[in-house]
Parts: sequence; C-alpha cells; structure tokens
Amino acid sequence: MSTLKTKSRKASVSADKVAKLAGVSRSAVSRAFTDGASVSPETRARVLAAADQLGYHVNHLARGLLWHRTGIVCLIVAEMQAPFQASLVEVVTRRLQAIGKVVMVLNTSGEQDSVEGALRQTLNYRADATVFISGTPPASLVNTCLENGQRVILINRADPIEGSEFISVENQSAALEACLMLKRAGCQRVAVVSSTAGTPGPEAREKAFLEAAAAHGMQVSVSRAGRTGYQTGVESARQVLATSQRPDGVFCVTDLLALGFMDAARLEFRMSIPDDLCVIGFDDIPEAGWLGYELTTFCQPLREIADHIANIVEKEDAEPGPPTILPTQVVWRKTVRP
Amino acid sequence: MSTLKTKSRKASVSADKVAKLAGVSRSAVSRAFTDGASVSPETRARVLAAADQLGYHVNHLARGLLWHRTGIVCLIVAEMQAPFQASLVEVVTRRLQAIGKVVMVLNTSGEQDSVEGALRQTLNYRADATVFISGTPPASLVNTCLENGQRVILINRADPIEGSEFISVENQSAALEACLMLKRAGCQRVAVVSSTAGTPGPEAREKAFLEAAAAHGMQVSVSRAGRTGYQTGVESARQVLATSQRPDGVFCVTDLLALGFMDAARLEFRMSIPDDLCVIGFDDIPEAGWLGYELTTFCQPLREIADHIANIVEKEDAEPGPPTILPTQVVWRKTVRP
DNA sequence: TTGTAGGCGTTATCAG
DNA sequence: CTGATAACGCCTACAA
Repeated sequence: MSTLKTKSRKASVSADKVAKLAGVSRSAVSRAFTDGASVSPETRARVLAAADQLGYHVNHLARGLLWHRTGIVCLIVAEMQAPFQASLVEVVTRRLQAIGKVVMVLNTSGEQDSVEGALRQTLNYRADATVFISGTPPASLVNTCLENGQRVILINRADPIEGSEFISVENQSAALEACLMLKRAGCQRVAVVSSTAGTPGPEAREKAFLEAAAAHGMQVSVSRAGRTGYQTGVESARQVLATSQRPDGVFCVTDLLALGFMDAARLEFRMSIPDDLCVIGFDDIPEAGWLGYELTTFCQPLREIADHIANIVEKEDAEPGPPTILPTQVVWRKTVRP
Repeated sequence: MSTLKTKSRKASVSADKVAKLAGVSRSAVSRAFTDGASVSPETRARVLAAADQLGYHVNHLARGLLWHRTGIVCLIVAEMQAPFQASLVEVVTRRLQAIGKVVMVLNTSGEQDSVEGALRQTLNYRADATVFISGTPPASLVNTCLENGQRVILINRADPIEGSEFISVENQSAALEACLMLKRAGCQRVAVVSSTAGTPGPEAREKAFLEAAAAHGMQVSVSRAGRTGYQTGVESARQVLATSQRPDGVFCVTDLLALGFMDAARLEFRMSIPDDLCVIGFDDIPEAGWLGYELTTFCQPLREIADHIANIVEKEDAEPGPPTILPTQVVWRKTVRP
C-alpha cells in the first residue's frame, strides 16, 4: 500500500537542539518562530541565531498535526504538459504560493481509479483543499474529502456537487458568440471540431454551438476524431475537408484542435485563412498568438480563476459559495473575417 | 513568516475513532494498514470495514514524523508553463507517483530570493528530496538541504555541488553535431540564436556551437534578443535577417526560439525553409513536430531523466553517484537539407 | 516574559 | 496475535 519504509535517515535538526544551543526552553524556540507570540527581542534574536547556525526550519508537518491545517493544497490534473493545463497550473501555483500555501500536484490519467488514487494522497497528506482541474471525481469521493474537513474546488466540471466549490467559464455564451462571429463573416456551412474525450468544458461548447447554429438556420456538422489535442485537429481537417461540401467556418472547442486544423487546411488542402475558411478556437494558449497562426479565440480568465481559488482557500471555514461562472473574452486576431 | 493560523477546523477521523468503532486498539488499526504486520485476517477485515465507513485515511504527516521520511519530493521549477518544462514536470511527476512518492511543486521566478523561499518550503515540509529543474541555488542553501538529510538533485545545471546528484544532457556534442549538420547542408554563414537568460543548458550549447563553427572555419554570429521564448526567436530573426549578410543556417538553443525564428523568417522575410535557410532547434517539444514547422531538433531524454530521478529517490541512503550526462538524439524532420 | 506539562496522530517496542 | 506505552517535533495552556 505504502512505499514508505521503516528505516530512519539522518536526523534533522529539531527545536530541541536549537533550544539547547541558545540556552532557552523549547517553547521559547517555538515562540520565536510564531508571529505575535510574546517573546523578548533579545531571546528571539538568540534563538534565530542558533537556528540559523544549525540550519533549523520549523517542521510544518508536526505543526499541522496540532493545528489540523497543513498549508498544503492539492491540484489534481491530467495531461499537464498540454499548454492550457500547464498555464493554469503555473498561475494557480504562483497565486497559492503568494498566500503561503504549498501545492502538491497529483497527475492523473483522467481515468477513474487514477483519480481515486490521487484523492487518497490528498487525504493521506491532510491537504487543506483539493482542486480538481481535470477529472470527474465521483461524488462519493468528494464527500470523503469534505468529511475530512477539506475544501473541494471543482474547475470546469459539468455540475456542482453539494458542499464543494465550483468555478467554471461561460461556455454557452462563448459558443453562441462564436456562431455569430462566423455568421457575420458570411460563413454558410459551419462545423464544430471537438473530441471524443467527453471533457465537460469542450462538450458544453460543442453542444451550445450546435444548438446556436441550428437556431440560426446554418448548416452544421460535428467532427470528433480523437482525444483533445493538435493531432486530432489535423485528423478532423482531413475528414471534414475531404468531403465535397467543405465548411467555410469552423469552431474548434480547443485552441490545440484549431491549430491542428489550420495547419492541415493550409498545407494539405491549400486553403487560405480567413479567405476560404474562418477558424475560431478556445482557451487562448500562447501558441494561438504565434505569427504562423494568429488565431481568433476566447481567452480563459486564468488570473481570475486563480484568484478565486486563492480566496476560497484563504477564508477557512466559510460556507461554500454559489457556483462561480466567469466570462471569457474574445481575442480578435486574424482567422475570422471581421 | 507563516500564514498558518491558529484556529482549528473540522476534526478529521483518526485511528482512534476507527479503533473504537471496530472494537480494537489503536495498534490494531495501525497494523491493519501496515504491509506484513502480524494481524489476523479477521481483525484486519473489521478494521478496514470500520475505516471505510468512517472515511479514515492514514495520516502520512504523523507517520513521517516517526519515520523521518515523508514521501514528499519537491520540484523547483521556473516558467513551468513553457512546453519543455511542462513536459518534464509531467513525466517526472508521473514517474515519482508510480513509486509512491508525492510531489510538491515550487514555482520560482528563477530569481535568487524566490529560490530561497522555495528552498525554505522544501525544508519546512521535510521533503525526502529536492529536484532543481530550474534555478541556480547557491551552494550554501543546497548544503542546508543536505544537512537536513535531504537528497538534492540538480537538473541541467552548470556544475555539480559536492554531495548532490547531478543530471544533465550532452550539450556540447549536440551543438557540435548541429554545426556539422549545417555544414553538410552546405551552409556558408551560420548564426546561433540564444537568449539573455544565462540558463546553463542553452548557454553551454551556444558556447559549444560558437567554438565548433569557428573550428570549422565557418562564419558565425550570435544573437541574444531577450529571454528564452518564442518572441525572442522572432526578434532575433528580425535583427539577424535584416542585415545584408543573412545567415543561411541557424542553430537555436531552444525549440521555442527556433519556432519564432522560423515564423518571422517565412512570414516577414519570405524565406523558404530549408531552401534559403536551415534551422535546428533543441528540446523536441511537441510543437516542433507540428505540420507547420517540422523542425529538425535534438530530443531531450525526458524518460531517462525521470527514471534517474526516481532511482535516486528510491535508494534511500546511497552515496551520491557521479554526474550523469545523458545523450540527446537528433530528430530529423524538414528544416535542414539532408 | 519564561519554563513546564500535555497532547496532536502515528508507529515501534515490549509484555501478555 | 493483541494491547499498552513511549516516542516523533511541535504548539498552547498554565503557572511562575
């Protein structure tokens, strides 16, 4: 079950040793490292000097044992090398560090038992909060976290779970907007490029776009050529553009899909963007802004998501707030005719 | 100093409660969760049932207190949203999880005090090992880690520090090979595109390429237009290609630089690659394989780096091994004439 | 302001 | 095989 073994290693310096060296009691050392504790400047200085000499650092684990709070926040994420996830993890990590938290990253394959394993770690290490960036934890497991006094934060999930915090973005209105943008650009036949992954965000966008296009009387098709990623965008283009009835506008539920689609459209079908084909993405990953793409897309509010997470983590025992749905913003670049 | 506050939260379930519910002693609970402990199947079953009902999970923090080992490995990394770092973190995280470790990510800006702060966390949480993926920790801080019984692993750093483990790649031979590839492609005037960041890996490649080119009697220049990244590649191209004496071959010390350089060369200077210009990168990030680039580059052995880290972390108290220098491999694609 | 005692949740040790 | 007991490193009463 666990791989920790019984053998002990080099003893690390403890408050005891510092106390001895400084010629004070253990509690004095403790106080010297506690903000606002009543300790004379003189003793504190002596303690700090001794600590420095010995290389002493407060053991947050032991401290957490007493306080029932560890300062650890777990981030559960799949495919963290993908540009969007990587950016999100980067921002969230930085933000949480700024408020004195430390993050544990649990890399899941997105599959059920993988998520369960991650969840177990979260509990083993008594994290103060768990943030689900990817993966759909069964409600039962989320409840276990909740029961153990953790805060649970769901990002871009399908629906809230009682007792957990919920942060998402306005997928529907973005998809609707995308549809209108293509319509205004004069597109007649549109397609939505999605994936087989069934991730909540992309799925919501796909659905909303389909509905919007139908409502506007546009001819619309959908392509799901594989899991979310560049290569799937390429495959989609090969399938969709090989037909006699090529679309002249596509909404890709993810930038990575859009970039793959664009490359295949231009290089393998000699299409010109945005003249022959308009493309809209979603996420606004760094690559979307590259000279070779200049993709028009929707920007996910990474900063605000991180701020929100930080707020939730910071105010200890507030009741879970209502779901937060953040707006996205169109980033006009060059893949849609204005 | 610390942001942990004194107020306690909901009590999490402890072994005590499980023991009461199961009608056994605390020790029995402990044994039920320890591999190979002598406990009757019957008691174990009763304990496990009670634990499940209560949602009990062993507290690794308390366990770590006793064992002097936490199972935590710290990863110190800067710019983790960049493709190469993101991939490395992903692979390492996955590999460490596979051996039962859990990773704490410390996001530093790469600056001195930022690294120091990260280091403090590493010590506060009594990580078993610290992996420096980015940043150049002063030897004194590394020693503090060492003294506290931690393992220290330096990735792609300039030089080893006594007592720490050292993993790097063959920068020199790759740079030399790149030089030869350009020469064989018939390039007359070459350039090396680097950055002002002063990161050890890129710097080593820049230096080695410069020397190799000179040794081969090639006319060579260097461009450092900013920090390592796509945009700097673009800037470099604008500077380097605007001169009357354009190079016909460039070695970019990083794929991201190469991609930016290529885009600017093609779109702003109407150059054809590899006909007018050969380009070689380094890292083999996913984007390098995209249809629009097909960049010839050198593949960093991510898998082996991760395996190495895992090995070091696993064998507890072995002496630090000799520096490990891993080979890179050329990935021939389409930006260099064969 | 300071030191002493008790306890946080766990496991190793030792008696039974 | 099982239960009591003493650590682990720390913090917070409480008394001095």
